[in-house]
Amino acid sequence: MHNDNNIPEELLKPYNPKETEARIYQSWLESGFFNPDVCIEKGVTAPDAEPFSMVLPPPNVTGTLHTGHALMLVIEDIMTRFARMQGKRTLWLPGTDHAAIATQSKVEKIIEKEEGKRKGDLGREEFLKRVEKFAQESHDTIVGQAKRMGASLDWSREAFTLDAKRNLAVRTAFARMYNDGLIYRGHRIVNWDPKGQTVISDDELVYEERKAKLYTFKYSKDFPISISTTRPETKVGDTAVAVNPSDERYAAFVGKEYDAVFCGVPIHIKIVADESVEKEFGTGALGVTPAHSQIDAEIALRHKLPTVQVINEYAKMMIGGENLIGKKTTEAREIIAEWLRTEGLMEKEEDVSQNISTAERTGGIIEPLPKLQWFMNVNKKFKLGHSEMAGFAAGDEVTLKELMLGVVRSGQTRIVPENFERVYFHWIENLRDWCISRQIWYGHRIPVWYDKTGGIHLPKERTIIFVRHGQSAANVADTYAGQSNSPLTETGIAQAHTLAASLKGRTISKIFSSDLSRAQDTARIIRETLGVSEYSEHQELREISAGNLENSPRHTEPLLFAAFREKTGETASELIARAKKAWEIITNDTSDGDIIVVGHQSFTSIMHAVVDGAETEAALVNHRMNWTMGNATTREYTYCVNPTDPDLSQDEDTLDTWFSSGLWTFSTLGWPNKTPDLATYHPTTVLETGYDILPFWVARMILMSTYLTGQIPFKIAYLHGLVRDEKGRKMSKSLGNIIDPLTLVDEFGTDALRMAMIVGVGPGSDSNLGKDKIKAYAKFANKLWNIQRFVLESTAQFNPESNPTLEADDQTTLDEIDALMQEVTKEMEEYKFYLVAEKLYHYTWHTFADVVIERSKQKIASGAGADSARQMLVTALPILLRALHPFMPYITEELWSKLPGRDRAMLMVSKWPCRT
RNA sequence: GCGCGAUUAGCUCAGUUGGUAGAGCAAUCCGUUUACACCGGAAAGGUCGCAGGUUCGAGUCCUGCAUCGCGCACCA
Repeated sequence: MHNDNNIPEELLKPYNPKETEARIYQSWLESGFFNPDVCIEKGVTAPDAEPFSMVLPPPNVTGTLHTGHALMLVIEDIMTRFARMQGKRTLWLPGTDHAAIATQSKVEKIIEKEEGKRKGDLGREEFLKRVEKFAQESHDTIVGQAKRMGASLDWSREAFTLDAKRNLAVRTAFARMYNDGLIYRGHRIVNWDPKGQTVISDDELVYEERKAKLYTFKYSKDFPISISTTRPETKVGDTAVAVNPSDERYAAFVGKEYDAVFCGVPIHIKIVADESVEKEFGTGALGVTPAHSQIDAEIALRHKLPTVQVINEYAKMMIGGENLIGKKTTEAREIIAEWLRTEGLMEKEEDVSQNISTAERTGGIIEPLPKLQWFMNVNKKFKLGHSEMAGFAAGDEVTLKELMLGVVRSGQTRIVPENFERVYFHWIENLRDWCISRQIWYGHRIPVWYDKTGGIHLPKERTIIFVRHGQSAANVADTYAGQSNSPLTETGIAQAHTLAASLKGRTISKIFSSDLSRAQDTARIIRETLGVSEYSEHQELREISAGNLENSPRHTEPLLFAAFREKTGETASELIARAKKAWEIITNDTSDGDIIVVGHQSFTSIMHAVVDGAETEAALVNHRMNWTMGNATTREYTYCVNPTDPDLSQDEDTLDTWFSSGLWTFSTLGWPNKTPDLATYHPTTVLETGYDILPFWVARMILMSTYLTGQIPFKIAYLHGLVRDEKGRKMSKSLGNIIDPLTLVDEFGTDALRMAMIVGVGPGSDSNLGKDKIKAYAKFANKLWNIQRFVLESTAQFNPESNPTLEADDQTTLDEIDALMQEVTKEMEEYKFYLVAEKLYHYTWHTFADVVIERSKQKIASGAGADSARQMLVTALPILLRALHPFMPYITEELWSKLPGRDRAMLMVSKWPCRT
């Protein structure tokens, strides 16, 4: 085979990333190879290949991507492309996060700025419309940016933490946890943000150091003990004074009770002894305010003290005479201090600095308040329902905390770098019950309904079992013969019986059937075996199956849908619309228990596709393939029926955003339904995210997954660090040093940015991003470009199949590359991408280009050993392109497409090089 | 208070299980204009924070200290 004499014209110019990148990404999209199903269909991945799966940490829909996101996309794309090239069944699943409070407050600010309106002026419905519009726009921006980074995400599976399917997952999770007693409603001291008018979690607090006055005083003249506080206004709510049990100064008073009138408010104070009080602090005595301090509330609980709330949701006094009531806390503080002075009760006033809690999003000063909220109990024992985790068996009595600790301690989930495991343990061990309710509008509404007596109603979880009726070789033969209405063969009957037996023990309320006689036969057998009385056939269900009754080659895949549509003349969307109607009929059944639907293959798979939200023909075919490949005869669907009684009212609050993101590894794969994706890809292989959200997100995913699925969510949690500016400073608005990754892409190309972000940046460590570094790798891209140009020019007349004997030095080069590939493969598998990128860069430039190519120039010029050199060059170059592809996908794909004389399969699905 | 990390060339950082100290950028000198000036070659530059210890041998392991950064908790 002779190569073309002409070097592609574009190669004669310097590498132009701008022109190349959009075109290459489009060709990747068109290939469909981001979708593992397509890879299997097109034969680039074996159907039984080892899966590699990873979810994208969903970016918040609050705006645009920053450099941290860019780093995340780079690392994850490297992992994904490497796995795909290794032939694994590779899924990298994209999505975005609704980010409840962050998004809501952002939109509130915009509306206030542009229209001068508050969210209350618009009303819940209108306001949510605005937030959704904003979220949609942010989403589109984010997706566009991710694509420019070269991310090989499977867009066909994209998810959103607030879409309908994730809402099903949230409702199901909530209901299960409630039924296990892990979610409860109770009065607790919470972090109340008076500015945002919502509860926030400990993680959303920001501490600010401020100056404050520490007042030391007595409640009244005849009160025996002095106390200190920075917040005298709360003291009208005191119900006790606590001292350390070993404190001899106060031992005589413990147990005594006193009445006093404090700034006009009658108070009743009991002296109690509690270990938590430090003798050395202040006077060694603590005024206990159970309603407005976490610690005091705990003391009050231990000593059964009453709780008196004195401050309301607007941070104003709600108790006292006219001098106090309705006053802001800061005003009340001064009034009471003044009262103490005039009464001669004040003993000391000193300046101290103290950390006060403020709300991360609104900046409001947090007021600890007792509120009726929803909580998740992390310390309560429950019976584990299902477990595929080592060290935990179904039926074990465990707590959520034990699950979270256990799977990491045992190494089933590993954290990389390892030292972060200690941070993780530290956080879990100190974890308190998690307040999951928020008084904001944007988010998953708490799936709880109240009746007039205050009774609580939750969604009911139901299962629909789709049964593909008894299929056998004989049935297929019948179909061929055009006798699809023939009754069940003996094999089919036997299968129906087996199926029915496997369903025994479940509560089945009703069986639906499409009207194929065989389906009816199967339904009848199941009904008789299970003793279910109800059996329905609906017109709509029959219509769905009608088009496929006769003579269609329905056993041949994936032609089925084409055949179906020829028959009925329907578009995919019409088909889907009818299927949706059928689904509605099935799910509107309100009787208790699960439901069985029996149908032939087409019917069940169309229903399957509809339930999974397929909206296009491509998606239908995709589902069809899943169904076939999974070779399932039954498929279970879970859904939740919300209470429909009009007298019930739903809880006004929404869930903490981490509740839905905790479900992310499996809600994206179809949970609570038993989908093929869930079976194939969960637990996911790796979770890659920033170390800053290790406790909030990583820990909660482990909690949710171990409890709800009985599986770990991921085998490896790979943590990356912060991206700082070139001087090592944190990027921030106030410093004005925020770099938009896309301007860097415009200037230097995506590949250069990717290399700059990855080289030398190990897990868990922060990195500095400067233009010099990116520039260096832009040069490298050009170098690579010219290497190929040289190789093509000097081998234009060369026939590699002449297979010349290699001279010793050329053979050595190939051996070196071989050794390098083995080395980097091992390092890739150990997640040491930062080393691999550097090694490949260094070898390509400073050995291959500077030494090997220079040497081959002489050989080719002199003619002695020229063919040996050419043979070496045409062998070595494709290997380097493949090895560099995960790091620099665009330029390598482009160069690959210009290599002559090889099959034109895309580089992104070529095999990772191990040997020359 | 508890915990984590860092300290290596002028700057930014690598350095796998201990075996003669590495890269990029910057700075110096020389070369090259048909693969590439987004180039090549050469040389220069380090008591690896400090003090001990283990070892035949320590940037690497152990102990202590110092400085810087970060996280968590407390803050009556």
